[in-house]
Amino acid sequence: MAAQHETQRAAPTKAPKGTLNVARWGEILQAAGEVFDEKGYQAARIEDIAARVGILKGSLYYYIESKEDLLFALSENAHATGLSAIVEDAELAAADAPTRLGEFIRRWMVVLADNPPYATVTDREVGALGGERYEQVMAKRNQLHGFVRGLLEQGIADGDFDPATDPGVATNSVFQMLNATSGWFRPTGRLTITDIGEWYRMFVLSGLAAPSA
Amino acid sequence: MAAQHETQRAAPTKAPKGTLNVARWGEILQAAGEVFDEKGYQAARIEDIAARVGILKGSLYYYIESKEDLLFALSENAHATGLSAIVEDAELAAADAPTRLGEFIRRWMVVLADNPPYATVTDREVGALGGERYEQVMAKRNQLHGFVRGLLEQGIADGDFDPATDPGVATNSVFQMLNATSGWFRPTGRLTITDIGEWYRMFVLSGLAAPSA
Amino acid sequence: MAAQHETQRAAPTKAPKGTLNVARWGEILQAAGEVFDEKGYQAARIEDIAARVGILKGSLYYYIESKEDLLFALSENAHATGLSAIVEDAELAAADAPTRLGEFIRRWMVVLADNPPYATVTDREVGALGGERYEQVMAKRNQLHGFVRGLLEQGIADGDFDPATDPGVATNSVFQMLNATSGWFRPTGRLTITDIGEWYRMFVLSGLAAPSA
Amino acid sequence: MAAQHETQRAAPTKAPKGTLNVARWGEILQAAGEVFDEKGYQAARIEDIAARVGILKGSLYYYIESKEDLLFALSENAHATGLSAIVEDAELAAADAPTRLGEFIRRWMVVLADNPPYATVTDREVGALGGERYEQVMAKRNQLHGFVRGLLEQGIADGDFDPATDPGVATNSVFQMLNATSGWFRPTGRLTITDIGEWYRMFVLSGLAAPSA
DNA sequence: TATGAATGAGGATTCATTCAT
DNA sequence: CATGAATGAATCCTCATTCAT
Repeated sequence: MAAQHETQRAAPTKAPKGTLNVARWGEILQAAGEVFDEKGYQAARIEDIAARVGILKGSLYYYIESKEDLLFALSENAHATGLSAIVEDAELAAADAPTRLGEFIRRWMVVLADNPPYATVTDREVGALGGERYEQVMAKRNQLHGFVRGLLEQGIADGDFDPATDPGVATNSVFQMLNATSGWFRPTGRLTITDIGEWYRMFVLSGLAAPSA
Repeated sequence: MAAQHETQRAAPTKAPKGTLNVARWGEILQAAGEVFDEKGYQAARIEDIAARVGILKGSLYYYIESKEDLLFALSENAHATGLSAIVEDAELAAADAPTRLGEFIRRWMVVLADNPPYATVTDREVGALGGERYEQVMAKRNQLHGFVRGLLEQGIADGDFDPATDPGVATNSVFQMLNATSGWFRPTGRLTITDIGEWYRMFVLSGLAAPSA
Repeated sequence: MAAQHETQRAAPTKAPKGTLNVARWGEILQAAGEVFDEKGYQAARIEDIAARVGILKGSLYYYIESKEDLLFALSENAHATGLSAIVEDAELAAADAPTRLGEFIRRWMVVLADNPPYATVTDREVGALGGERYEQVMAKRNQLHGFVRGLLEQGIADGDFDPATDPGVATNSVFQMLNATSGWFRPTGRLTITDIGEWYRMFVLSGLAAPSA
Repeated sequence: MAAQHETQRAAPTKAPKGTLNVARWGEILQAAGEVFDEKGYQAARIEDIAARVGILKGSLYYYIESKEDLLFALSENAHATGLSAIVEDAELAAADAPTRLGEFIRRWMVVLADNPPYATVTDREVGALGGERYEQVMAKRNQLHGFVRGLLEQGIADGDFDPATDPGVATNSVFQMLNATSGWFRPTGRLTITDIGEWYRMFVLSGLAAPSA
């Protein structure tokens, strides 16, 4: 049960060119995430990102080869972190679907909290990635979705979840709902991300529960 | 009881300039909606939209003053249609919160079905609208959210919904989930929009239901 | 001496196409003159002119073949009127240079008053006319300048004007000063165009006067 | 007495963006001035200006934010230089109006000679500047006009100038006449700018002189 | 005559990207 | 590593002009 919730910040996407100022690379990704989140990928200007880091736009090209690199690196990072949310220890893996789904929701919210620009950016802008990279990112995304979908199917099979549930629809709905949080959440409010996650867990589990006996 | 579900297509945003070819204006909005939906507002090119209508990009400016006009008109239209989903007859208005919310969900899905590019575009790209227009659109959006939030508060007060529910969080979640449908729904699948709407209704109502005795 | 000051509005430039609504053609030139005056030829839009006449821009092309036609017609009209200011009766033609120049200044101011948009537009924007038309307009302009220059040369030869005067420089200066009036004159002020013209006459004649005995 | 006539080229309008190639900025202003002068502000194409500098049109935007910036910078520069013509030493400031006006005319011609595109462009195209900038430039222009107008009023009060003179009209006339010089002056002619300036001085002073005793 | 609608050739502006220093 | 400067392709928007009705 004692799952380790602390999502250790995944190793930053490998440094692009020669000797790399790793810290700088981190700052850049951070900045890119913020700007993409605020303005959307297309509307974000390389210049904005550079400015937020405190360098000139030309200098950014020491670290990247194209704007898309930033989006891709961000996605990779985010998914790497995200996938850590589906790692289960033996005990959890043996539990029933509602328990496992509930636990996943808890962990996912931690991922979101640690990775502010994640969902919004990555999920919304994947389309901007070129062919191969698009596939690569979608593959990871499908791993995540597949995990949840599997839980749903298990739950339905076990009689824990309403058999009227379409696993695909439900998977999409859950991710959409959870990920959208960063779109409106303000840390200054009354509720913490954890509170909200707890509510999501209740809501989803009640919503899916078999109509009862 | 027989609420009229058919969302009558709201009067299209009035043609901007002098005497206008109304039909053409409709085609243009349709095209704009599609292109914005596919590529996102920023990445969409005026030329794409014009081409889809079968005219040249310059000609589009006979109907609009700027690209933003299209996004705005689309939002206005969509919200006009959307607001028709919150009109209730006396009987419905007198019903309990779960009934009213369930009915709203049903109607909202009809709106979504009738208005393909709605949610995605309008909800995702509002930020691209300039000051005043942004406010105008947000005001309508807030009306919608306010309606749902009101239902949630009523339901909580009446003991129909789980008191642990935060109305704001739940409102966002419901809209997010419903609206996201157009992002992944394919009419060729096994389920119809109506089927999905029905499931949403069940899911949301069960999810919100008071823990009960 | 009894020169006829009333500049009869010169016969409007010949009607372009078939049967012509002469009155309309007049309105159009009037409107064009105003708009060109206010915004400059390049910045003036055909649409602005049409709007001022109360028709649509497309309709203007029933009367013209190109925007330049308007500038040209305006110039021709203005110069036709302008040339009437150099017609002298026998008595005046026999007078001395100061008298004749003074009289010209008086008449020119009447031309300006009757022909508001004249000087500014025509003089400032001739360059926008294409080759042949440019020559045509410049020819008329040179007639006018030549007349004044002739007076100056006569005055110098007769010992009435300061021999240090360069006739070319002085001619330019006089026209520039007089024509610029429409750029700042406001009919609501204390002085009338006639008052100003009278001052110009004094100023120019004193300025040119031979250093005296 | 020994007023320094050499108008020291006023510090060029500060380079807009960050660290800039100041020399390049000078070339650009020079080019802009020429092109605006030749074609007029509206008709001038950014491309023309860039080409004259030897760079591509896009590159110009490294130095400016909009075409208007060029007109504005030009106006500011010109007026800064222009205002240097109204600085008087103690001796001059104590002299009578005709002396001071004469001296101003001399200096103004030097300004014109040093600043080819000045009067024409700035004076003719101010209208193209947007609100705030328009005001700013007009304020400087009014300073200049105010200085001359003050001299005229002083001269009239002292009995040096014809009391029939309207200071406003005369101020306009003088500036118009002087500034128009660059419109027709060709350095290849018989007269130098200084010669012409000298004639202007005589002409204006004689023209304004009190009708004598 | 007038109009609504469309055309298409510009022209201004933006911005990712390159590169010599 | 970083910068200043330049590039050039894209894209929005403008507007004189055309033309069928």
